[in-house]
Amino acid sequence: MRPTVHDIAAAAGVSLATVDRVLNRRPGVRHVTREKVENAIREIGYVRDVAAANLAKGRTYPFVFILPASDNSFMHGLNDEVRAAIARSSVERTTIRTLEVPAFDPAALVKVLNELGEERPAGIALVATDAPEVRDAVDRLVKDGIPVVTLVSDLTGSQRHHYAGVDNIAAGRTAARLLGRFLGGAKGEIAVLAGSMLVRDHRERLEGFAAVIAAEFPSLSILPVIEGRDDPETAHMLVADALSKKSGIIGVYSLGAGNRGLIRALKEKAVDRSLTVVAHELTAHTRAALLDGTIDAILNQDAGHEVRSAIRVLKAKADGLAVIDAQERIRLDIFLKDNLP
Amino acid sequence: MRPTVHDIAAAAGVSLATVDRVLNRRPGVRHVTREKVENAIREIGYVRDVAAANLAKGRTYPFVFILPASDNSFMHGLNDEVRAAIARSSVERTTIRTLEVPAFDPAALVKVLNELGEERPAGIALVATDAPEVRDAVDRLVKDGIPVVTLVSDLTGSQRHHYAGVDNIAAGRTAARLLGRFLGGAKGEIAVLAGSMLVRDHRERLEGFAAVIAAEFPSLSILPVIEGRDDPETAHMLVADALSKKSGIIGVYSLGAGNRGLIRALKEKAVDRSLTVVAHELTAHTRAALLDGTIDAILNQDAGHEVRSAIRVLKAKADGLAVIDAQERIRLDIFLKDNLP
DNA sequence: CCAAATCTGATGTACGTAAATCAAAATTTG
DNA sequence: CAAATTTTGATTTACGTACATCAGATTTGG
Repeated sequence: MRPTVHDIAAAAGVSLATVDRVLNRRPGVRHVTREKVENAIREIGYVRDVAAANLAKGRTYPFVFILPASDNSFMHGLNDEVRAAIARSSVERTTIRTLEVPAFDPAALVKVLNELGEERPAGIALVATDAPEVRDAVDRLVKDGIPVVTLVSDLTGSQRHHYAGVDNIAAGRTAARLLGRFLGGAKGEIAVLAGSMLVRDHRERLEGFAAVIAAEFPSLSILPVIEGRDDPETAHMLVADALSKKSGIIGVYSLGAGNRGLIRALKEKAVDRSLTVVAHELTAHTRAALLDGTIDAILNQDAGHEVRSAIRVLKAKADGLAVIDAQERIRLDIFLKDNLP
Repeated sequence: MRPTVHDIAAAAGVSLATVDRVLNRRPGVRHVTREKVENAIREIGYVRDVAAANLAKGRTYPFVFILPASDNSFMHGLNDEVRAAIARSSVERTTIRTLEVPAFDPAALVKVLNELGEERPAGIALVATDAPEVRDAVDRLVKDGIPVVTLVSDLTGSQRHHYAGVDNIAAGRTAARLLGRFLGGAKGEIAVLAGSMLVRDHRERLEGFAAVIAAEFPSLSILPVIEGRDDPETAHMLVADALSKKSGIIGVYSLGAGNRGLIRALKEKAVDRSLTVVAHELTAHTRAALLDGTIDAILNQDAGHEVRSAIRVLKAKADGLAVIDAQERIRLDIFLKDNLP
């Protein structure tokens, strides 16, 4: 049987009330007594029964999710997953609120973060725009003792407690190797479609991609990055234009969102050419394109996993508990037409 | 606030004791009264607070994991993960026991399963050997109300509550496409190394693999399957032999365990040849081989996820609760040298 | 219609922890 | 050394559920 507060009291030779004062950092305990209790806790290996504690406290975890107001399938999916988590909130003792902020807008994000500093929720998850002022705002929250996790895109050099997202450098490198191997030594140009170089995940994907292409596939050259702002219309226009002008393109890497536009451009301009295409994010559109052969591979991050992981980590941090690292590592999913879920 | 038993009592116009009798299927409630209570439960959307219930019951979940006594890295890893789960047992209110049975031995498995029928644990997870007598034994347990999940390898046609493992047909298909695309239209033979055609996961992988090769990569032909019994020594001998005799081999698909032997054979016999190799299960050996270029891609199932998922599902089934399906789908991991964890 | 059987209500205890109150003991201060 | 202050102990209630007991009410069978 696992030890209880009573066992601590017996082991330390103090009363239950004192144990409670130590456990819950209440005042009125002499230093020596506190140490006696803490030693006893360590020796008998007491671990607070979180379920019982939450029951007694009537605790709920008020969490806030800050999401960018982007009109693309991936962000819609992320939104859906947060909503699904909200639907489970009574069972999970969470109270989740979502806040929408303009995409790629550090100032707006900072404003929201500062307001949350006053409100003091039990935890904050945010899709970070990678800027120094955002990092500073996050660091202030962390210093104030509010658990913060970044979601999907991380924040350079910040003190955030956790990042619930994939390793984007590895994602870019993987995309490069898939494209390179699928092209099997052919010579030509690769078009790269990104959302914005202002978000860290896109920058990192490009970095990893370029590194592997340069080092291991010298017959391939990367064209200047097309920035589609994760917007299908913009992406369509820019990609269609590139395909018309450059006849040397034999491969495409789409590392952002807004793939609807890309796919349309490919179907219009490249029916005759056999392009090899690797794209990010599994959506209804990319799934269809993978199945019909327009796209050859999709790299994906599971938004549901990311949201659930963020919640688990926020809870653990709020309770000062450890997390199972392997469980919280968000994996890069690689989908070919054969292993679609 | 979520509704409690008191709210049910008030809504149904009965006493707490009666609500309790209905909720816990205790006798002594007239049919009409029971219906009144059940309607109230439905109307106010009551969900039992499992944490409080377990606290009151002092409940722990006695689970049994049945694992094959195989000496390969994958099964060792699976064992480690079960042990890690055992280490968490006090926190998770589980009491997990593992039983080792000889691999590929339906009779031994049936014997153990029948004994467990007497013992009536709160749940059983097993790596199934796919045989009718095993299926019957499992079905008996299920009929007796004991939650059963298959782990890693499924059981054809059985009533098991859940399968915590990957879709092996999809895995085989994916392997075929990777191999086919990486070979880029070259003509030649593919060697296939399996453990045993007696386990369903291996059969299914082969089936998926063969289907895609036949349909989409006609320039490749599959050699008769080599059965290495998931044993490194056997695998080494058989593969080395095949590589010596067949000069037309340009690719290898290793769909079972025992890859240590395969890798050794490749390093001895194929230094001069540029074979394309796809293998299953990420272990220390396959990881090193992927990094040094001996293997081109590894398909993996995360044993930790499988074990944790099995436990979550068993708990849910024991409590008669629903599971989050998306969370319990075990994904096929594809590793290139760039996205290793 | 009455006794027996069945059903229902009222109540209390328990699980492990949180939180509060009040009394008692120990320590510090003047 | 006494008074003031701090520390500690003892006790109670609560969270939501499980489970047991006993009394009272209702239904059923003869």
